[in-house]
Amino acid sequence: MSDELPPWEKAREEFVAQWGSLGTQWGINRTMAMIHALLMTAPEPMCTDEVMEKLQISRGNAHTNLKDLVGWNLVRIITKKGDRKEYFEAEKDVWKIFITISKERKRREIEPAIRLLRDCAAQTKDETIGPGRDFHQQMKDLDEFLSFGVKVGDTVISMKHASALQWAMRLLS
Amino acid sequence: MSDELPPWEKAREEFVAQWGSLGTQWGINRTMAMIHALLMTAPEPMCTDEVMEKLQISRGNAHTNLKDLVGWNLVRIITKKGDRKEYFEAEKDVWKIFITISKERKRREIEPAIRLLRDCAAQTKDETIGPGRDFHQQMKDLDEFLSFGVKVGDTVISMKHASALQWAMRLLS
DNA sequence: TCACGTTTTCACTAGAAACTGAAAATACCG
DNA sequence: CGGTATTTTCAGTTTCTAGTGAAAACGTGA
Repeated sequence: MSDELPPWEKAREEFVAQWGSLGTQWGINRTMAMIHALLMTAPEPMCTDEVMEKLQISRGNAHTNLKDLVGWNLVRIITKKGDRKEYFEAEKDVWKIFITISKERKRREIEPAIRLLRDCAAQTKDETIGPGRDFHQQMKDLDEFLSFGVKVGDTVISMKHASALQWAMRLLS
Repeated sequence: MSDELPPWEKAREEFVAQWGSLGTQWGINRTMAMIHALLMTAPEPMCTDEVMEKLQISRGNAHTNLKDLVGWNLVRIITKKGDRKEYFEAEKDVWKIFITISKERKRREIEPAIRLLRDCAAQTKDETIGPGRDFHQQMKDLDEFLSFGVKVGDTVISMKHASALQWAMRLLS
């Protein structure tokens, strides 16, 4: 029924399936992770129907997850002239993927946490003794740590891959 | 019915609740995140019943999540002499929390990914042209990036807080 | 404007994950 | 031992998330 797969496609299918499982552990949904894996290893941009076909998923599912990936800036939409379908292409450069994910996670996960910590610290700034003071201090410690992490992160993601590499090498030596 | 809460407990309750929501975005379950928040801000170790009471959750739920937190090395069990209940105490030092979480995530999330990438690369090591070669290269790139990241991470988490801070400051300046 | 190819939405369903409460197991004490 | 305090397990239930498929909306070219 189906043609024989080239050998590398075999490995690719394993990669896609397993990356999907790994994704769930990261709190990313399986389909999104699989689509991302599929596109990262696609020789050419793919359209919705191709993705549906390869992963055996519904149009709605394919559509939503493709658009979510676009929202994460991990995938971009390509249009071909004389064809009104949308094609999707993933960023393949590892360093760029890393930067993109870091930025998004900072925005979605770290910054809200920092806001919460500052809010809680502010509410208890007058506590000067006992458990109230300890709580205040704990909020400040967490805030300081995360904020500092963000600063370091910002510096790293503003670097070119080569500079970051060089800097990291220095740490290791 | 209930006594007035000290003002700092008000902030604490907000912290616990919100940390729970944030946790879900991280892919951590709400209850676990809330218990962790509760214990991180607890003046004294707490027993299961206190946790149940504070968070209004069942014994089973409290129990499983407390034990999971112990499994993550974020919480330890304390026993008091003359009392056969178990009490739970969270690590409060931010740097130690960071190291603990980093180690666990490396083990649970990064290392399996690296194994997958190596496997897929190995399967395609003979591909020398076209899409097969590109796939192989992509696997190697991802592997190399993650492995390098692990190396850097290992170096950082082996540092004392002060040294890490000093090192990071140098980066920022 | 209509017809057609395509994208988007959404009510519904399936499946997974979290939670409950109570029974069973365990540990300790006299 | 027997009694009691505590922990652990787990079948059943609820809640949430992901996924489906078809209808609606959109957009373009004739």
